[in-house]
Amino acid sequence: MRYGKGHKQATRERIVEAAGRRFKRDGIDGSGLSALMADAGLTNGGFYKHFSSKEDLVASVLADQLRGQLKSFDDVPADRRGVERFVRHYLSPEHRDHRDHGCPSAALLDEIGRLTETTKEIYSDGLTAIMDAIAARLSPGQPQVPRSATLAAFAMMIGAIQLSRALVDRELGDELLTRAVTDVLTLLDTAVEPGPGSGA
Amino acid sequence: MRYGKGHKQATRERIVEAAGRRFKRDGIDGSGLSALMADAGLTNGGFYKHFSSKEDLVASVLADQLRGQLKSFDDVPADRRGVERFVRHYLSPEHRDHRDHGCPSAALLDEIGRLTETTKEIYSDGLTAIMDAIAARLSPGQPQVPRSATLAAFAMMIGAIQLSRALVDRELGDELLTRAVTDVLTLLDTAVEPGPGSGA
DNA sequence: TGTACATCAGTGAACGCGCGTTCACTGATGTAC
DNA sequence: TGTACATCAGTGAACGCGCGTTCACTGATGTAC
Repeated sequence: MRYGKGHKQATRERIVEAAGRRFKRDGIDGSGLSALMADAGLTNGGFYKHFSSKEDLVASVLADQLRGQLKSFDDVPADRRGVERFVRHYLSPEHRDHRDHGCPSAALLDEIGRLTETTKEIYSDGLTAIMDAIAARLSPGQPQVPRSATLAAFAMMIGAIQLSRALVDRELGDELLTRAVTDVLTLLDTAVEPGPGSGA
Repeated sequence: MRYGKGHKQATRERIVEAAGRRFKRDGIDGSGLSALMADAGLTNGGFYKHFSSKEDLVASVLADQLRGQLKSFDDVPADRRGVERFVRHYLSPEHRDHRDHGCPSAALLDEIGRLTETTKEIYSDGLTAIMDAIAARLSPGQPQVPRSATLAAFAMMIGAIQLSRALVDRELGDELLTRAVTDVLTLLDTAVEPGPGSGA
């Protein structure tokens, strides 16, 4: 072979990472394969040595992005404080302003909803793993916080980042992010220990 | 003139409505002008008699869609009950399953964040009007519910619909929608009348 | 140890296609006289 | 009232371009002997 044995795998990873950045910046439909191969320092023709189609790449990128997001919990305490750090970091102006290094769900979610069932399955699996990681950190014992509760909280986080990117009034966008931090943390805490208003 | 005087305006509205449906179904980048003119019963060449560019159409579509969403409050009581009806209708499986007749924000929000500042301004204005309509119905007197509060609630609604469209497990998607109804209504009620835990 | 060959990751031109946009043209109507 | 003309919404072919994909080729390396 022309290159050492780890070479092809390393190139593939380089393509997947470059594609992740470009997809999140310009959208999936908005990103051409030639441009994204150039980002990875390659020419367009080599693409099909690594992927069977663009949709195949999209699936690999989503899996990789969600794996990365899951791993970000390793840098943070494995308890409620870690979740709060994650939420505050997620709902920050820095995250809003750097979509190419940000959350794939915030950047791409409505496009993901239009992908094939097979690709959506890969997204679902990756997202579920993250929801479970959050739930485990919120309530170390049983009963586990239900997935619908962490999903609803994450829905607000995604929507808040997307809205803050679409609003031209940056001050209003900042206020929304601040408000969302409070609301998300309230909802997550309530989900762990239902308040007196609930039927618990 | 070849046609009566209201004709051109009527055709334009037909294009805007057809484009609204198609954008929400296939995305903005994913919708070709020829296809969307055919949806309106026209051929591609006539497009530039009505719009100066695709981006011009996008701006008109967003304004039209948000105007329509604002008008939907006319069909509903002008108080908290009306807001609750709106929330429950929004977070329904029917809305999730019919993106082409649904909320433009849920269908297009991450793409909107990538549009030009001019177009985002039109989106911002339309969205703000809807937020104000919700706030006015929640608290008929002063003090007004802050925009950040209605935006945060709407963020959850948007995120929940987008997530439920991306998840392959429909049961989990339904649970998320149900959970989101409760959470959104709780947050909105809390925003009107801050509970004893708040500094009010 | 030295030479001949097979491998295959990556190149870059080319494929057909649909994109956004332009343009010469059509033809039913309103207007002028 | 009847005829000649101007208007302009809509047609449909064409523009250059970039898309996703294919393919013949390159050339440095590992392997066979």
